[in-house]
Amino acid sequence: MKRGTGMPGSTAKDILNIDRDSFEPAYLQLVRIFKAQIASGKYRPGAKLPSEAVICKKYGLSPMTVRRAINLLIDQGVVRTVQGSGTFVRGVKLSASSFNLQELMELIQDENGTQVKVLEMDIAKASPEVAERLGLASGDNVIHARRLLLTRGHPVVYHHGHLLYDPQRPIVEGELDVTSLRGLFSGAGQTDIKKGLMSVQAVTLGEQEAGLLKREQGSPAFRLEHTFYDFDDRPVSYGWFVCPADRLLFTAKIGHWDEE
Amino acid sequence: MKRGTGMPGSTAKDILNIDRDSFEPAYLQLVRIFKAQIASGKYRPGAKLPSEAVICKKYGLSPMTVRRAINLLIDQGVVRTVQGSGTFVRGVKLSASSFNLQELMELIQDENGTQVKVLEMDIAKASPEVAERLGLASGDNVIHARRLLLTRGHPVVYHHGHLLYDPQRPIVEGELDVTSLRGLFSGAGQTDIKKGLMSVQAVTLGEQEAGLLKREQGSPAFRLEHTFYDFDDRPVSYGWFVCPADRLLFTAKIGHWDEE
DNA sequence: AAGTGGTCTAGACCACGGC
DNA sequence: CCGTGGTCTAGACCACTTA
Repeated sequence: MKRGTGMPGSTAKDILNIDRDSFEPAYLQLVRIFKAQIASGKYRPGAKLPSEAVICKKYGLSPMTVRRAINLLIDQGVVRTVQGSGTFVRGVKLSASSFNLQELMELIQDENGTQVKVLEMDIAKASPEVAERLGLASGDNVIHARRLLLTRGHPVVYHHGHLLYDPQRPIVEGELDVTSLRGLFSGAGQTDIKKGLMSVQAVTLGEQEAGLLKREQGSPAFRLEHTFYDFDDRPVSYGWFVCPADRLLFTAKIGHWDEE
Repeated sequence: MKRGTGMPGSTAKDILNIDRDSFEPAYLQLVRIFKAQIASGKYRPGAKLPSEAVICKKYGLSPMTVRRAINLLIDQGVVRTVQGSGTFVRGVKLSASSFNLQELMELIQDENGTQVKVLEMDIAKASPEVAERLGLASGDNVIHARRLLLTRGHPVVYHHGHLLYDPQRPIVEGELDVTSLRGLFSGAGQTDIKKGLMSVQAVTLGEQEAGLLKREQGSPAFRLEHTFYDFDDRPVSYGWFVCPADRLLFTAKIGHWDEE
C-alpha cells in the first residue's frame, strides 16, 4: 500500500480521485483536483468549496492533509478562506501578475554561444552618484566594469557595474567574468551576498549604448538596475543591465489555468 | 494557556524562542526566527540548518509544526532541502526576482483624483490582428475602447482595448468604465473571466500616444499587453496599457531581508 | 448551538544519503 | 546502518460566523 510504480487496480487515469499508489503525494493530487474543477467551471469565482470535514470524508484523508492542500491553493492565489464561513474561489485580479527574469536568464544562459566581451575593467574614483549608492565618500576607489554579452556573435545585454574596492576583502568573487553573471542568475556559490534590490525601467538607448548593442539610437530598451548588499548590510555592488526591447519581454499568467 | 493578548511571564521580546501565548502561530514564529538568524549571518548561504528532529526538541514542537515552517521557508526561496541530507540556506539568485504590478495599481487606485476620460467607445469591425487575438473572423464586430487615465489632471495611463461583441452574452461587464479597471486590479466581482495572459514590453511613444500622455514623441514607456479568457477558454478581451517610463518602475527584493 | 476554518500533537512509515 | 527529509493519520482544542 505504498507509493511506487503506478496504478494497480484502479482505472487508468482516474482524475477527481486520490490514487494512494501514485508517486504524487495525496495533498498535491487534491490541489490538482480542485484546480481542475475550478478551471472546468464547476466552481466559479466566488463559489464556496466543500467544507474541510466534507472533503476529508469524501476522499478519505485526514484533516491535516486536506488543510495542506488548501494552504497551497491559498498561496497560489486560487482560493481565499474566511474563518467560520468557508473557502471561496478567487476572481482574477490584475495586480496578482508576477513577472520574473526567466527570459533574461535564458538569454544569458544560452550555453551554445554566450560570450562576454569586457569593454572596461579597472579601479577608478567613484562618481558622486556611485559613491552615494555604495555608501562611500566621493572619490573613493571602486572597481569599474563595463561588459557586453553576446549570443552567437550578436550583442544582447550591456552591463555597467561598480564594485566596492576593499583591499581587505577578497573581491566579491564572481562579479568579474562570465561565470559571475551565470552564478548570480543561477544561484550557485554566492556566500558573500546577503540581499539585493532590483528595479526595471523603460529607457531609450543613448548614443554609446546604441552603438554597442547595434541598435538605432533612441530605440526602446529595458534597464535593470541592481544593488547588492553583504552580510553587514553594506552595499557592495551597484550597476545596471541594458537589454534592447526586441530581445526581451516579461510575461505572466493570471487566473485559473488548467496546466502550468 | 491559549493565544490571546501577549506575553504573560516571559521577558518582553524573547526573539529566538517560541511564545506559546502569542497571537502569532508557532510555525510563523519559527519562520521568523530562522529568517532572522540567516539575516544576522548565523547561517550563511550553503550552511546546514539543524535537523528537524533537533528543532522539535529545541523548541518543544511536533514534527508537523516544524515541517510546516520549513515548507514556508522553501516556498519563500530561503532554504533548500535535500532528502536524506539536510536543509540548507540558499544563495542569492537573480532569476528569483519577481516583479508585480503593485506600482501600476497604486497609480490607478489613487482614490484622491483618478478619473477616466473615454476617448472612444464603439462597435467596430475587428482588424486582422485583433481578430486573430480574439479568435474571430476578420471583420467581425468588436467593442473598441480607448481611454485615458488621469490622476489630478495629469495623464498617466493610456488604455486601448478590444472586447468580444456578442449580443448573446451580457457584456463582460466592468470593462466599460472606471470601476472596471479598478475591479480588475483589485479582484472584486469578476465571475466571467477565468484567466489572463500579460506581457510587459519597453516601447517608445508614437505621435498619437505622446500627444495624449503629454510627453515627447519617442520617449520611453512601458506597454502592458493583456488577453483575457472566459470559462470556455475563448479570448474575450485584448488590449494594452501604455504608461510613460517616468511614472512607473518595477521593483523587487531578492535574498535575505530582515523585515518585509 | 452548530458549522466552519486554524493550529497543533505524537506518533507512524517511507525514501534517500552518507558513513 | 543510522540520520535525514517527506508524507500521513486521527484526533484535539480554539476562534470565528451564521442562524
